[in-house]
Amino acid sequence: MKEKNQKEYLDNLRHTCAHLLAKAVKDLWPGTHNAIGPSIEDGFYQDFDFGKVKISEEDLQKIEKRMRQIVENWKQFKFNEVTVSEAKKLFKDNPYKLELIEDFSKEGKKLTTNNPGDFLDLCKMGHIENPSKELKNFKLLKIAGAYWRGNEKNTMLTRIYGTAFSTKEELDSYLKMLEESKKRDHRVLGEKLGLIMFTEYSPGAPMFLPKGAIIYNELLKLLREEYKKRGYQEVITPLLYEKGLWETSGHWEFYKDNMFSMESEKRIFNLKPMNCPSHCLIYKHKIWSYKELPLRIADFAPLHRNELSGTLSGLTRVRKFSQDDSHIFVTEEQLEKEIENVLDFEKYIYNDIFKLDYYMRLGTRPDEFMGEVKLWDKAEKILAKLLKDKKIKHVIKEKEGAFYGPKIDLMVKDALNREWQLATIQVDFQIPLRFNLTYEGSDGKKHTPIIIHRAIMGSIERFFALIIENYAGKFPLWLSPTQVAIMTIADRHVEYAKKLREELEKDNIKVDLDDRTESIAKKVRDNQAQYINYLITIGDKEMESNNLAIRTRDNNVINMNKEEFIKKIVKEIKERC
RNA sequence: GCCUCUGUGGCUUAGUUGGUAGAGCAUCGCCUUGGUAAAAUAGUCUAAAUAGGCGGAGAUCGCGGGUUCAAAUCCCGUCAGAGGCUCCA
Repeated sequence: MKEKNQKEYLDNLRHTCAHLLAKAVKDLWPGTHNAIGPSIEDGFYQDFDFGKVKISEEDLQKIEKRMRQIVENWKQFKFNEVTVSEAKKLFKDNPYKLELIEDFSKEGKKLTTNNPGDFLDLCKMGHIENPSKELKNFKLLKIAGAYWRGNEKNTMLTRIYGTAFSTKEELDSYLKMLEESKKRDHRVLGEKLGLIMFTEYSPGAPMFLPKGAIIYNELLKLLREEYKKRGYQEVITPLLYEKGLWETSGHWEFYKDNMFSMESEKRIFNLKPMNCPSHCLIYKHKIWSYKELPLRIADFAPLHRNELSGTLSGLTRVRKFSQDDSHIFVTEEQLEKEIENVLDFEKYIYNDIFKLDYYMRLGTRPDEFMGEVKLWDKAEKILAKLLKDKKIKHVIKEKEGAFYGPKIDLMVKDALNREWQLATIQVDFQIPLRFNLTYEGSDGKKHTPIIIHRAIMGSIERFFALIIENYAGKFPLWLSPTQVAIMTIADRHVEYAKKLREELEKDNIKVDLDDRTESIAKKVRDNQAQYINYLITIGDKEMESNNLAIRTRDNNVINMNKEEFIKKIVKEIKERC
């Protein structure tokens, strides 16, 4: 309960701060209109229409200074209920407030104003009692554009983000945390560790450098091992398909703008944005009996989606990526068991292997949907029941399912606290009909299978980004692109070091040899900056004995028999710890 | 796509009212070395040095136009990136 009060207080504090921001901006740039200014997780924002004035991040300091002056005289907010015509008169200059007044009155909501002394605003309750005393620890953070009411057809407003805390210590530690998070950003670490790069000639298409490719392939290896255990069959499919396929699948109608397109011999081809049509073609290739289902087809084919340029971001939002995609063809009776299998698979990857924090989102039937309501209800019930039985942290997003069926998405936060969808399970009643897929039941009649679209990591690229950030670049041994670095003390040790490298490589251990003519101190520093798991120093002592001086990532220097060490790390790699 | 901002050797960056683009790291050569990184506070010892010394190479200042005697700097266009919005794995 106390926690809840604390949160409510912070919300009020931040919301009050948004009012303060609005007043300061209107003072500095008269004629500016303020739109809405809510508190959000970790802070608040306030939207403005600056008219022709352009402001930049440099102006934030000026605004902050003004805010500190104003707040000195702010007292408890005076709350007033007003009629529609009174409200319209009060805010006659502000088109955004007028629109809100119009809408609120239509919805039958009461109209209220609030005023801490010198700034009247259309607002309901939710402010702190003594702004001049309590509202001290705030900071403006960034400027962004935002459409009025979130609709891209509306005016683009200027949004100023900020945050506020009840104590200076909390504010400082939050700002420090932001700084630290930036260092964990996969785009920063990806560059520092030599994992990935981008080129302006192919925006949104990451290149995995040798070390990045090692990790990428380890992820695929893990998945393939699991596929074998869990009855998946991998296929390899084309990237380019003629327009006719997209007309059948419905993509031509609904997804055309997102597909890269090209012409050859007067036929139009598109790079596939999804694998489902490919897999439907594979399914249609023969006649199926109910005894052969579920059929689990897996595919790592690269996908291309022509996303809007402004949405691209590192590895988390790209134009070219691969999913650990699978389409599972099931009978209605098999649906529940199969979804349970997929949830268990997700648990294995997210909880047991990678230990990521996540929650799930169940999206239910939207207003515009295809298929029978009865089947929808049944599928939704199954999904909800499984989430509940398995005690999986989840929220229900009403009407946010796909038009072809309900879905469960798995959400993870990145270093900058942004949420990303990784795994997804989507039940599909629609595509099987469009492709006229069937199987023969025990009754000798044709039935339509249900397709489960599912991806465990989601896109490998995005998953990669999130584990870089989650491990802060310090990959566990099995995933590490360099597991051991051998450092020589003097040139006379190089020969021995090379032999040791060969020995380790025989056991598939990933080794770097650092035989530069630099001091050992410098080599330690350089190799540690690459977060290598084990650093081995080779000098006279090692050449004379059969022991190794090993520095671990937590800065312990230990001495160990060579064979013993090899045995130990081979075991660690195999067990993925 | 829209709004705001950014773009200078491989990386991090300095560049004032327009007047010959500087540095650190990395890299290359030579010399000298070598036993466990750095930062912060206090202190001790040692040393050539605790990220050794000297020297070298490396930049069409994102790209294309324009203004000007003269453009990294001003103007226009364009591309890419960042933070958001919309959209989405």
